[in-house]
Amino acid sequence: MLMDTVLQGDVNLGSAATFTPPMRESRQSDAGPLKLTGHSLLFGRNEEIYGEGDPAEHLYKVISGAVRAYRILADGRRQIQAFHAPGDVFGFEFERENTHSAEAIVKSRVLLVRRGAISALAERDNDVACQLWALTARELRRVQDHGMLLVKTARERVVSFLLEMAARGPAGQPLMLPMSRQDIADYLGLTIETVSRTLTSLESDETIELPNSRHVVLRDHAALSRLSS
Amino acid sequence: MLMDTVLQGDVNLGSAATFTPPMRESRQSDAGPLKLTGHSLLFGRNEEIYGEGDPAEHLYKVISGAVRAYRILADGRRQIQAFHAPGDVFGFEFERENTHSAEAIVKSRVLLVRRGAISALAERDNDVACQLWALTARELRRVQDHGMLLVKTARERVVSFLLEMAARGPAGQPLMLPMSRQDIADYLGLTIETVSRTLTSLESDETIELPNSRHVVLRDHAALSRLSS
DNA sequence: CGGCGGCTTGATCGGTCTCAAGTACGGTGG
DNA sequence: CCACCGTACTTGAGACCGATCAAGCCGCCG
Repeated sequence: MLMDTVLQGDVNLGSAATFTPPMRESRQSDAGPLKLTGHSLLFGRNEEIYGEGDPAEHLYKVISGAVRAYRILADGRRQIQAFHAPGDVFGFEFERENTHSAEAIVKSRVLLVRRGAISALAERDNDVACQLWALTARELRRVQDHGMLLVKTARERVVSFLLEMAARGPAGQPLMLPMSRQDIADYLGLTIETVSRTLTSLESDETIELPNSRHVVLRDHAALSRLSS
Repeated sequence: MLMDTVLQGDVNLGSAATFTPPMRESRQSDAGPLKLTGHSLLFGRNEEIYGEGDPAEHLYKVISGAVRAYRILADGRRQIQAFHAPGDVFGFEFERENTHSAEAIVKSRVLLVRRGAISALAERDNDVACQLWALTARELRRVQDHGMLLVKTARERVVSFLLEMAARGPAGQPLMLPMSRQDIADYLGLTIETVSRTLTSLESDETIELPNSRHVVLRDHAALSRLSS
């Protein structure tokens, strides 16, 4: 698909791709010559990729590593809106300025694509416009799901988070969490202590195992599904 | 703009319209002949417009009245994701089936547009595809803002809700709330009692006035802005 | 006037936060 | 290899906010 070419690699539209009729199977014909691939940059641990209020000039794609997107409330509270894994496209912004910030959680390679280039392409090529629509729709769905998390109990939120992370990586093997407890807490709208206590409690239930603080083994999937609400 | 014609009336893209280059000023040329306007239906108070799991066949626009969009968790808890006012387009769904339900809060007239017709149009006309993108992006922004609400204190949530509702209607005059306390509670992730108590408390602070349960006068905007976070 | 649904108010309970120590881990230098 | 340090994580005790349970009240409509 054209979009894939634009962003150098597969974008994995998931089920979003199944809806829109306009998404015909690969129409590479006019994709080759355009060569709109951006350049990739390496960001260190906790390095800012873009800040709230900056002019929104790019679309981003995680090549490797992990990224957090967040907003800071007036009194300093931080709300993490998303964790992005390799393959994820992020930085959808339809204001002139970013409405949130993004940072590398660990050393990460990120592809930057100029917004202007994409818009120009979308104007010309219908498939691109539809891909952008589909990607945005996918993000919308993700944010809606995240909103559902925030009305649950602490235990439900933590379990939902574990299942969400597990669904991304390969099944079976220990789940590796690149982010800190503070990151998890700010993603779930809890405190670091509550996250920690809840994980410990799940371990003593023998629902999960915690070989160390950054790894989790999901032992009882049935129980987890039940606990996620 | 073409999209406007499709949805019979203005869509009010707001600031979203300012970003995308593809959105040229009105290009009505090929809009006239297509005549893809849907038909409008009247829904009674609490009547379902569509349900979670139904095939997603339409896009909707509120002509008059008010609509709530929500999901029900496994144990019966209801999370209201959005209140839609006249002029709002809703029902963005990119799965084959609806991921949430929608009901009329009060007697409402809603325009239904067949999804297939829109997709066909988007495939042919670039402006339409970009409009769909912009509308989806706008909804994304709204849902992100709603997510921010859910990590605040009860008082902050209620105040934010009032300011959000006030921003829609005409300024100055009393704010009319079509939805029940239960609806507000489920939108804010609180209980009906907490919403009620918080409103009463704001009234005794002389920050708002409550002439009756469905009307609110915002008396001290400065205090409200301060309290909203 | 009676009844019912929606809203308010009160009393108590409990989950999560807050504040405060303690502990494990990774890195650095001796 | 070990001692030391700083950072991140865990654990504990107590306070507090919002939920829960339970009456009452108001407004609307028969």
